[in-house]
Amino acid sequence: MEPPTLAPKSSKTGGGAFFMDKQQYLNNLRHSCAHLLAAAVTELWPDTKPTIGPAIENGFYYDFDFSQSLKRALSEEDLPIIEEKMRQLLPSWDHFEKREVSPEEAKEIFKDNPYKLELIDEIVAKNEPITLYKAGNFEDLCRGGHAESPVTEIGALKLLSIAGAYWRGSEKNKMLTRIYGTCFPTQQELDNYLNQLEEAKKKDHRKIGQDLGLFVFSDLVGKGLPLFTAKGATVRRELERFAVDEEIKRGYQHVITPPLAKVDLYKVSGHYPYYKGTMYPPMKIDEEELILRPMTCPHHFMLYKSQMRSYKDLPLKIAEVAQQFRYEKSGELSGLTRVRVFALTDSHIFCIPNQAKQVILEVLDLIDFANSKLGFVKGQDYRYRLSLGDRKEEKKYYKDDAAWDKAENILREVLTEAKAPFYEAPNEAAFYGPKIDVQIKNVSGKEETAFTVQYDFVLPQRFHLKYIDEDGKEKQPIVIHRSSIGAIERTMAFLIEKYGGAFPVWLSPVQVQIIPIADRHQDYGQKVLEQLKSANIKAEIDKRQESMQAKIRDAQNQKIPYMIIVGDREQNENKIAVRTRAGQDLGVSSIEDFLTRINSEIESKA
RNA sequence: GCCGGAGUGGCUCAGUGGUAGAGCAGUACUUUCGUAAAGUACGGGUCGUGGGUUCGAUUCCCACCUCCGGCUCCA
Repeated sequence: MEPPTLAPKSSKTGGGAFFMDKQQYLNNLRHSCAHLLAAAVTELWPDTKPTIGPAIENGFYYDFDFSQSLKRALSEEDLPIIEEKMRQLLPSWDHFEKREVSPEEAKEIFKDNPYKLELIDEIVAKNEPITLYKAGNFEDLCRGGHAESPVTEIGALKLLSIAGAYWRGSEKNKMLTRIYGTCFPTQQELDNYLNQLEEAKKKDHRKIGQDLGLFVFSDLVGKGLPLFTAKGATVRRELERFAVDEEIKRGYQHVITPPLAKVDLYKVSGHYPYYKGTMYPPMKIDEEELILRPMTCPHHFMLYKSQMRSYKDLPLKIAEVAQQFRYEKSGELSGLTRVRVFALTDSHIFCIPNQAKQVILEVLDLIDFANSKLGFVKGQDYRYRLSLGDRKEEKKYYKDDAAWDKAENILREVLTEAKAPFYEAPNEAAFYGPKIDVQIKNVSGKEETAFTVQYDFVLPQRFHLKYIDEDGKEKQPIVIHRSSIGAIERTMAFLIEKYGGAFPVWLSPVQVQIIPIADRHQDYGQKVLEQLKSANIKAEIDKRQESMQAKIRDAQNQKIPYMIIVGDREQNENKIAVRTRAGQDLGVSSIEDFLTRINSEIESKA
């Protein structure tokens, strides 16, 4: 897909020719299209209240209140009708006309639209001018940013879907009807984009997970609770082994703590009030109240406290592949990306405050190393987000402005020093401190937090964590919460989509499929199988009464990296014929040579 | 949780107010094959669950469950 290399020159600004960047050009085009959508909708159903309609990454949306105009819900079947209306109106949209009005005029114009009135009040409060833009017969409250000439520039448009969305994004507000759409300068570009969406669907981890038999869900077990098959569990186990082995190499102490605990533990930690909504309710047993743990921090703190710690012991890195339980709202669940039980490669690093920077640098190095082994490319597949607190949100964040400033600066410095590309996100921190999030893009370009590094100056206080310093006095450590490869389930989802199910050999649940050509080759195939298995290769043999071609096809569809074909020739020479899932015929070799090849591939995690 | 859409054999899907069909997969037999689908036959579904309307419901109505697209939230 090739967007226009240069945006058209402005001909009406009078300021001479200027060039916009491509994205800005598309944004203007799409924002214009959002106006067009609102025009079409209000023409079809006059009492509809338009609210806001911005351009977004790959298109635009507009939120409407249909409660006064449509006596039914808007449905997908209405989209072609609206689209048709948009196309009818477009020819009369040769330019946008801007005018500035007084608050009184604006309120008069939009007197029937409470949403616009609310926006007007906000603009007035900010002391900004109130501008209206008109194209065709439709005038809307808008701060600008349109195509010069919609009719000549919008070459192709499409409405994509309908969704609910809360007014101003707050679930306390009324739910509006959102219509998503996109537009491009040419039909070709629109078609390419739609194709891209189709391709992304094929790589969806939920589809591939089913096709390759990696995991399933069961209504009876419950939603958000994936069941991993032997194959899926194999992928998972390899990921866990990788994380644990690497962490142990880097000086982490791997521990095991129970997945449930007394509610009191979370009351002491202070998690309870913040996370109550996402915790499973307490189980009463005898005189105790237990909950399934939504996080591991306090368990690790108890291990820390189980003995006296010296400054010489710090930094102390306690790690665990820890199963955690969170009662996510049902509508938020999605495949392996959002589940209700997950295993986090979790760790808590107890350190002296002045060690924090070094500790975090080392954590970032671990994350970069792990990502490179998993195949995630920095800047392409993932980027860093510095998630900050908001001093004004006193309910959301622990109150200690000076500590927040200090912590945020440390994280910012570390990211700068590590030359890690990052952006800052206000109001995304944990309640106990700011954090660095590793944001990974999934196959449809949607970003999710994959791993995090959090700076915590609150919980050590709550738990009275101590160490004995050089001077013999008790002091308080700080804690760095971090995850190396995140929640195994979510990371698996990213990997499935990244590789489209064709995992690198080390992660493949079946690395080699042995294909005997005829029944008489099965014994020899079995011998080869046993040899591979005893060398720890994950191999299977296809003994079905199918043609070799059919077996190859099935192995190929299962994305098995290597197929070993054995027939008369191989049997007589005690060799194997190797084929890759890329369709490459590697010819005949000895089993030993093949083992050397595959083992080095597994070893290097290539 | 909220708004909208959907749920038919293991999978992909067709279909109807008169108790269901195809392809793939499975099983059996025939075939024994040289790098992406051999042939024949057979078995398999209380049409998501529970109510209701009806002489009769998979089909119409209601509730619930699950999934999908969003919103909110998040590892």
